[in-house]
Amino acid sequence: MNTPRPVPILVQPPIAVPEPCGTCGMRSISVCNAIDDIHLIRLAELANGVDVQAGRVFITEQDKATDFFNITEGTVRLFKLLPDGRRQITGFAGPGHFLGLAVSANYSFSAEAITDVKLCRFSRPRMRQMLHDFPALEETLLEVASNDLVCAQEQMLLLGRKTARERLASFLVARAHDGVPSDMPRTRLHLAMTREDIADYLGLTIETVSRTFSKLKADKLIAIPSPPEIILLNLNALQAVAAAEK
Amino acid sequence: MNTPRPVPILVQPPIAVPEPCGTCGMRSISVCNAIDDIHLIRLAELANGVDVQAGRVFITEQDKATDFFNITEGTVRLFKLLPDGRRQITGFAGPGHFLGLAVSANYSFSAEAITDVKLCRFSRPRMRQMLHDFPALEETLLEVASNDLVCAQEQMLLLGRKTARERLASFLVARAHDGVPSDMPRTRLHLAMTREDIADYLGLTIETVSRTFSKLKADKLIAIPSPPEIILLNLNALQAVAAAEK
DNA sequence: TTGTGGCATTGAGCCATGTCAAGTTTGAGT
DNA sequence: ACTCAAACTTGACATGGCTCAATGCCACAA
Repeated sequence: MNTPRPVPILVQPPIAVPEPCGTCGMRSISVCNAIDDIHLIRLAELANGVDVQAGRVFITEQDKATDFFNITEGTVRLFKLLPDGRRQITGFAGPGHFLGLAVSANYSFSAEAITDVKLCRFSRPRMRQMLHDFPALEETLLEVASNDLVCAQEQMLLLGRKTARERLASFLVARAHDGVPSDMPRTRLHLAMTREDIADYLGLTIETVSRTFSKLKADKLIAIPSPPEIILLNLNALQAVAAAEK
Repeated sequence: MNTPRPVPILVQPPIAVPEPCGTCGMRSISVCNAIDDIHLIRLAELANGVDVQAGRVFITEQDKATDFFNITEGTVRLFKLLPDGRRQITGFAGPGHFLGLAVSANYSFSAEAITDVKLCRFSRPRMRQMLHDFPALEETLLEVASNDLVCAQEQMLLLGRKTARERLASFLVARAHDGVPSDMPRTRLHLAMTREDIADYLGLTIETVSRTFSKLKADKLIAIPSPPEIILLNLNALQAVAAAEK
């Protein structure tokens, strides 16, 4: 099932910050950054490193919400299903993303690894205690939740009111800015997700996604050397389309 | 880094809880409930009762986010606009709703009173201080944000994947459960919002909303004595349609 | 080299929803 | 009671995106 990382040692406390949190390269961009070095050992006790194979569902909607997750490597799709199989992807999550906020006792969405994924798992009850003891952590989580909420509202605008072309442009622009400084957007994308994922994220069908990519290509806004590679030839124009300007 | 818990007061606590928060009928269902009676005076100092006329926009997207709001009376629409006027309503907010969570320094949505509205306004910087001093308040806010997030994800599923009929059914079922104990859903609705609001909330046009209402009426799932009055004749069937069962 | 299976692309036709255009109902004001 | 404007409903038609189906493009295994 899961593969625990090295567990805190039994003898002398380590000189530096304890494993695994102390050396976690993702700490600087994750919620864990809210915790001081001196208290990091408490976090490390809670943290449970897990590897998830590509294609594995590790959060299932309606299941008891037992854990929080923090992604350290790979990409994940978050989604909801209708009984007949229609799927809405509510977001993609990469390194640094925090998952598992839920009001009720059960998860309200599913999560599936797109690539092989490494993540940190925290038991919810123990995490709650941490939140209680470290208001700064709670504050960070509130920021994360607020941020997710803003993204969700933006996505509602996209799903409710934008055309297929505008949706694709919005998607590409968002990917260009994802995880890089905002003044240095990417111009070459390696999409981890398939056309079907994109379709289910944008409320379209595979065919419409494919056709719309072809149109953007014909309009010289993008180039597709070979999927999943996409080059943004004119980011400004794409941004204009995404924002529905003109 | 981390914050001491609430500081004891300097003088004798007042006999009763101070105005206006002490007598606020909405306190029991709002975030303010996270604050003890004895500290409520600090909240009252921050709170600023405001009346907003129907039709008034009191939060404008992109404006500097100076305040938080807590609605005590009336109904509000929250929305985002595209440059050409296309509108997506991201939610309706009634008594007890908390508004203004934002990541950036600016609001990411607009808010407009549908009916005459009474609300409590809190300055953001001073509210931040309160959050710092009262972790319980921060916790409550995190719950609010998580809850909003769950709703937003549900709405993405609706906007991305549901048919017009399923959207309307979902909307009606949600209104039936809004603000009442979950085992006692309403069966008679007084909708505060117009067909246009409903359309902009569900990602449809007025005409489709109207036609779909008519079909639901023909199918004996609802009755419309006269808008904005709607009677839910068969809530179970509506729920089945909303969930896309069968 | 030749399958084989998973994606992705493209075409043809259709349909749910949008658009445009009348009408109808409602309610507030006089 | 009448008027007017705003909200709602309904019909006829248009269309963007969906469905169904064929084809193309790899990577990989035998």
